[in-house]
Amino acid sequence: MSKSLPKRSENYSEWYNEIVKRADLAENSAVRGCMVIKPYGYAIWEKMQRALDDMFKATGHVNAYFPLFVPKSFLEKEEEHAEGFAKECAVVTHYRLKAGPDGKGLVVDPNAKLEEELIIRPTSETVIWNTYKNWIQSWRDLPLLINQWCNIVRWEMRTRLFLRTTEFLWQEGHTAHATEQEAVEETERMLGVYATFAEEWIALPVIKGVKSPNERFAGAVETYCIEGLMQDGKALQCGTSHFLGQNFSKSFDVQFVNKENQLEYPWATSWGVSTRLMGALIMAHSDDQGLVLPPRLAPIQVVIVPIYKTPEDLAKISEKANPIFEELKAAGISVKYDDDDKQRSGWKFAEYELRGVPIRLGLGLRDLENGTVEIARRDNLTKESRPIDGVVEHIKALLDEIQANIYERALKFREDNTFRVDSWDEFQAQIERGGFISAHWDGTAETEEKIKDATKATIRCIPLAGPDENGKCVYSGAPSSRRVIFARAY
RNA sequence: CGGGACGUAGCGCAGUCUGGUAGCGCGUUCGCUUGGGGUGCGAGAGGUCGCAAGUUCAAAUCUUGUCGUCCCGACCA
Repeated sequence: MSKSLPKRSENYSEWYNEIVKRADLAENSAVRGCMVIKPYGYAIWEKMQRALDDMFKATGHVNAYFPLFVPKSFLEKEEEHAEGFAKECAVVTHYRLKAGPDGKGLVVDPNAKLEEELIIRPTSETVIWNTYKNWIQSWRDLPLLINQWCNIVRWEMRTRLFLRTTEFLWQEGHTAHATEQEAVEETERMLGVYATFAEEWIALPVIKGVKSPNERFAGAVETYCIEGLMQDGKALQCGTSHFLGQNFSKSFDVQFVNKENQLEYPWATSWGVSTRLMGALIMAHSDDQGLVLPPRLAPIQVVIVPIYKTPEDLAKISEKANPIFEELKAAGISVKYDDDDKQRSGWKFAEYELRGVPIRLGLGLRDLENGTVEIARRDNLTKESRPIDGVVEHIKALLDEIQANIYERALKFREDNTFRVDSWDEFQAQIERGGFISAHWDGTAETEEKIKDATKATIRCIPLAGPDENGKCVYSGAPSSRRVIFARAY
């Protein structure tokens, strides 16, 4: 394994893959398109899960779990939904194997064919709404606010660690409401939760918006999304929140009696974020030295590395390091004291940088004499010596500063790479250089399709915040009242 | 399913055109050395060259077949 990473600016894909691999986040498994998330990567995912779960609970949701298998007949019930997912489903057709004809290996037992095929869930609207039929009778049962954490399978042609794998981990919220307005509010509320999570935890600024009809979730009336800009100028959809109208309640014949004693179909939402957020995290902040983690998601926030020659020196350093370690721990900071003798300190410096640890404390004999400690920041790679006294308070503040700093840096990057474009020539030139393009669109699927064919750019979203502004479609010249965000996307 | 590559040590690769002793880097093992940014030196272990058949005195190398993997496109959180 070579010692230096590929340069981010030279080969972004290779750089990304190397970081995933070298920072020990994940690897490809023997199973096609599937990923092994390694302990360090999973620790980050767990932190994301916990933060999100707290936010879901705070907005009144509870967790539950529904089956992995979806009977084919369920999937068929909502027509658009069925059509949208049909092409990427893994299907279970048998329930038994038997010894091969030559006595070796195993073959599928043809006598064990299932009467009805089972689909491995690509998403759970259908199983869940089939269940909700039994749970919803009266207006008193609403709203129903449920989330599940699970794995799902979508048989994609082309996979990429964290960004697109055949099996992935996610959460999916599925809610039912008595009124349309309440459901729309829920859809927007959860989009807001995602945006807050992206910005305050991942330190990634995102644009909130709605999808064009072309990009809408199969079976949704409206799809809201958050879109982030990665360092190579490509967009990444980081989360979606769907207003499902009454499509699923009607398809699954779920009705409730309202306060006026009349039967009504409830209004639905669903929303999800996945391990793709790990990809967003990596691509948003990391550099040629490796991963850069926002402190709030770092499994190790501070690492203490002793610098010494002899075991006696190490003992002396440990005497100073241990109280700092304990004090940091007591302050609720995740800290590691790496006195492992198997690696040299220089090696450790590089290793913890590769793994994105936000703060490194170096402690050597020189520091013991001076009563100081060396503090190295991962976000800007600066180092300074400080007195040991008061270092814990300083680190607490510094963690917040780093969190804020990488957000600001990502925000500046996005602002520097968002372009208002008003002509087709300019559009074609700019798309090659990457970034978000804010341009007028005539609102037709036809134009959207032509732009995609010509430039590979898609409409990432119609920003919620975007002001009304009269203009002409950048492609067709037809009138438009709103700018939308175009980009090439992952 | 269309287009293009590749299967040689744990990992990454050279060698194949022009057949002739199985190589390199990283990792790993041992010893010394070094220690405020991936130390340096030395020694060692590790491969029926994807599989099968053929040509040949001789095949990693040529021929045919076969299996597998990856990349680009369509699909997509």
